[in-house]
Amino acid sequence: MDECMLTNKDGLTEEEFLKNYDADIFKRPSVTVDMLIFSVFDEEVKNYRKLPQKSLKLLLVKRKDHPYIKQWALPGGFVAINESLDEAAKRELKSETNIDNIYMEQLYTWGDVDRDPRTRVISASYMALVDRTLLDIKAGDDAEDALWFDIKSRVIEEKKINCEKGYTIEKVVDINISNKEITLGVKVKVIEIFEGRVVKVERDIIESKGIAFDHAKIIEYALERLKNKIEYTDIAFNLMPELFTLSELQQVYEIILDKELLAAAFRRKVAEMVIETDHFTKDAGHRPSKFYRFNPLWRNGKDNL
Amino acid sequence: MDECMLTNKDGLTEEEFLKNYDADIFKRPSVTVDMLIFSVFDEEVKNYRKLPQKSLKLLLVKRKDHPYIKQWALPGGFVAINESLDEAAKRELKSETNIDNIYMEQLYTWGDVDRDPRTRVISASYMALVDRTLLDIKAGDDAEDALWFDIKSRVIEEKKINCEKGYTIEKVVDINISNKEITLGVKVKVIEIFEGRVVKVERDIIESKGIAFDHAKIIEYALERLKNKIEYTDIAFNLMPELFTLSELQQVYEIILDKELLAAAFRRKVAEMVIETDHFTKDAGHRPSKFYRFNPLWRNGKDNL
DNA sequence: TCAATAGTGTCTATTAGACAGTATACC
DNA sequence: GGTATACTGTCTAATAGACACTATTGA
Repeated sequence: MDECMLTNKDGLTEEEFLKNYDADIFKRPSVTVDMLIFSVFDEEVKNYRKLPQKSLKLLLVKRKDHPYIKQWALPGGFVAINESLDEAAKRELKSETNIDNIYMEQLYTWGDVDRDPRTRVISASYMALVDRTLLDIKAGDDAEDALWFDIKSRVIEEKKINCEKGYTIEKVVDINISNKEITLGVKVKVIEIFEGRVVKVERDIIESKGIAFDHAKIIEYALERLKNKIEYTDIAFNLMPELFTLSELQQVYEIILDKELLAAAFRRKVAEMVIETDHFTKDAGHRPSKFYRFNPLWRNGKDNL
Repeated sequence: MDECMLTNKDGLTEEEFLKNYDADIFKRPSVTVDMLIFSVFDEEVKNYRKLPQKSLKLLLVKRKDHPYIKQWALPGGFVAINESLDEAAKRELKSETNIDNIYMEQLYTWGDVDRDPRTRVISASYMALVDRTLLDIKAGDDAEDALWFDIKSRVIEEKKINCEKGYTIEKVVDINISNKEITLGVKVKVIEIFEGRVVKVERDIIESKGIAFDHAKIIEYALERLKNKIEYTDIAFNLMPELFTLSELQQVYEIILDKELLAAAFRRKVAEMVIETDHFTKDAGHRPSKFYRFNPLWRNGKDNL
């Protein structure tokens, strides 16, 4: 029997059912996407011998309307009724950076009831990583309303509370978001509850100076994910230009992981992921460094194929 | 200046703006949660000496109405306008299993335009892991419309396609979903595209006999996540009863990872996560096995505290 | 006694951390 | 020459895989 001929308790076939379906019996939330667009820039150097320091950047836009007018928010917007979540995310990415086809992944979907004072908004967050050399100079530079901010997170407080069923770890994460003129301050309390086997994580915003909505939470979450994933995937290469030195690559790992790495071990770790070239840095004031490129085939050893 | 006194381009304060805000200028999608509720049951034994085999179970509900009437779907439902995503997921979990406070995590949010023939539906999927001994016998057993299915996935085809920019790996994953009476068949093609540095993953349903909507995709995704997370977290313990033997624990790892493990290495790996007790299995037809319980403090070595 | 599982000891291969030591440009 | 970075060699500690070996029960 053809399955579309099945009838339901009201005796309707699927075709009849769909014709009569009232999509508005439930009040619907709005759905948005929020983009976390990260890149890495070089800082200026004072000492001709020193390497330029790298810094992790996040793109934020200044809100022109209520709510949170004149505060800074993650770029994003409403998902249209006829586009998929991924399409909406790609559209936002393109409109902010003018680049297609860069690394992007869905992070988490934020669904608290009172996230937005206008109306109920559920927001899917996506993280994108961009090589600075692909960036249109225009994007976020002359446009007053979209700017790249330095971003640095640090755990400033950490405590453990034992109770009968298990224990709880509370961390206060301070995130410094700044550029030459503007400094935004964010503190997020991350509470991990271990009750027997059940683990829950909660995030509460303690301070959110200049950051709109609950975006402080989302930024904290994204930084944690980035830290995790850089350890066991190759996503860091999405932040690198076509040619890079291993020292530069190491610097990118270091600013994201927020700790110093030993060069010997680092080089061993990334050896298979890169291909050496014949090019070297020059005018460096010290020994030149070999340029490498990403080896797209490095996973071959890991695959079953 | 108080920030709520700022005015926008129309000269409105935040209060005035919110009063006039029309939440319906954009057509809104519906939002649902879909629950992947996993558990592990013992199979029956024929040989008195043999240990009962474990099998991974997934709870599915039979659809009573169009669309996909009489097919099997993940339990779930619409998110009410005044409840958060997590609350909706907990509510569904409670209504299906009658248990609170079990392990639950958000997996992924599915946002394709044509996921549901009725209307645009975006669905956040959550995975929950339940110890069988906590399960109400009622839930999913006498209720004809909610049943536990054995679930087993296997890669039945794997190929690699090289192109100039990189390569693509296509896997066909066959998922067998069955119980004593019913066998549902699912095949999902997972396409991983490596183009330079950019990685994309696509999932296409090749076959979905008896499974409603795009739930075949979601199930495949969840099984992969479960496989990954069991290796580097302690989520497996959420599937274990209060007291268990290390052999049982190993079996659970084996059915989820779908490969055999060596006892010596496995015991080393979990040694810190368990606490031994004075109790032993009996009437086993072979050497008795010590019971262990979960050690909620095992992470202490790993924490900074 | 023996079938089947429980549990341990140890050898090996691999990997990450530590750190000393060598190399090489430019001012 | 001196400074700052580039790069390598090797010792060590920690960990995972392999596998042989011993232990213990009920029928």
